[in-house]
Amino acid sequence: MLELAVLGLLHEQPLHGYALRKLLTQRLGAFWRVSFGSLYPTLRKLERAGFIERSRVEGPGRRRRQVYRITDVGREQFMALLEGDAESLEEERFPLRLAFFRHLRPESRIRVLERRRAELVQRHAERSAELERVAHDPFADGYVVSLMRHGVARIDADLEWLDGLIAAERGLAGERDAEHVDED
Amino acid sequence: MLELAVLGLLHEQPLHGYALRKLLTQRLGAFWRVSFGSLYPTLRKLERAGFIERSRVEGPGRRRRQVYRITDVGREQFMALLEGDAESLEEERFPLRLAFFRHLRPESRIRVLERRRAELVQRHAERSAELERVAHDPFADGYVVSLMRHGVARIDADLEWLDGLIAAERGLAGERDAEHVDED
DNA sequence: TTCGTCATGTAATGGGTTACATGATTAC
DNA sequence: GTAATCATGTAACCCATTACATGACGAA
Repeated sequence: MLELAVLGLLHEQPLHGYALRKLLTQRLGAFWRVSFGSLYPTLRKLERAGFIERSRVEGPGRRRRQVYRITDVGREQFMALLEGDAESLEEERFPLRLAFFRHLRPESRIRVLERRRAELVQRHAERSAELERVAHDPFADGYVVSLMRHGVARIDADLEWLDGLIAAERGLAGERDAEHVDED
Repeated sequence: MLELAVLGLLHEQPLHGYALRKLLTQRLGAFWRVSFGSLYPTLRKLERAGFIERSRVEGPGRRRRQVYRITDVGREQFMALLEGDAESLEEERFPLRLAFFRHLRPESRIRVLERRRAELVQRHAERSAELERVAHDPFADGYVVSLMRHGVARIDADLEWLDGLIAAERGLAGERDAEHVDED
């Protein structure tokens, strides 16, 4: 989780911890927030693992800032995490993946999107079936029904959004194919 | 989290672990799922704390089922957790609260809903400001923008839903007041 | 000079998960 | 008789959080 996020940002530029958290909150704040209590230990861990390097930089004025940059091994690890098949926690990890999607190869992108879509479709079926059952029960609790209905609606919205992403991605793929045809 | 969920279900009827998980998945499956690995230890913990009681029941045919029922102390604890002010993890805890909302006093309900609303409004402001910034940046990553836009849309939908709940709740309160007027 | 933000860190704890083990019961 | 589901449980781990401590810097 944090590992992917940190490697992803450092993949783009060297940063220190505080800035890392700020950027993360900006990009993913609606889905996820990180605390310093987990960020700093994670940076140490990644450094020990050789995925990132530290270089103390005393900026003019500012105090001891620990600036980290990603290593080659780190880049490999990042790509592996980004693609990572059949992972759990997909619910929380998916937005994170998307935030670094541009670093993924186009084929992988579609695969990740389709995998996520299948998950949502399945969950949608389960939840609507359950909702159907409960909604027709005259003794059912109104709050629970409302909660379930909202849950299904959220999955609907997620699916619609996903479909947009997939269509756009296929559009790009189509353009690339067209270019190849031109080259023939 | 789990503690509130378990006490909430046992508040309604005695249950064994396996059934507990099933019910929980039915009601909250779109927002949350529990594993047995956390459920069973939690039951033990609650038993030791005196919030629930175990009564081995060998149903005809079925094997050792550990049926639990809530105690009076447990009911008190449940109400305290359900109301719980200024708590963190509200993001995940809110759907859980709503699932047991009917057990809450009407005044508390409105307070909980309004508290949640204030949170969402604040987050919405933060996220849309950030989106605004990024959306006008020609160098911004399309995936990130899409992600942020979807994040804001989700908060919008949550707010709309919440407002419906609050309106309904005020409607109920209004009816109660009207009744009081009639009684005068 | 005091407040807000920048900046890093640790200790204790929370609240779960996965994987594994075991075994009974039911339906085909 | 065998597969699916019911049913309970443990051990090892994961990934974070909160609370706290420290301290520099810039702006009012």
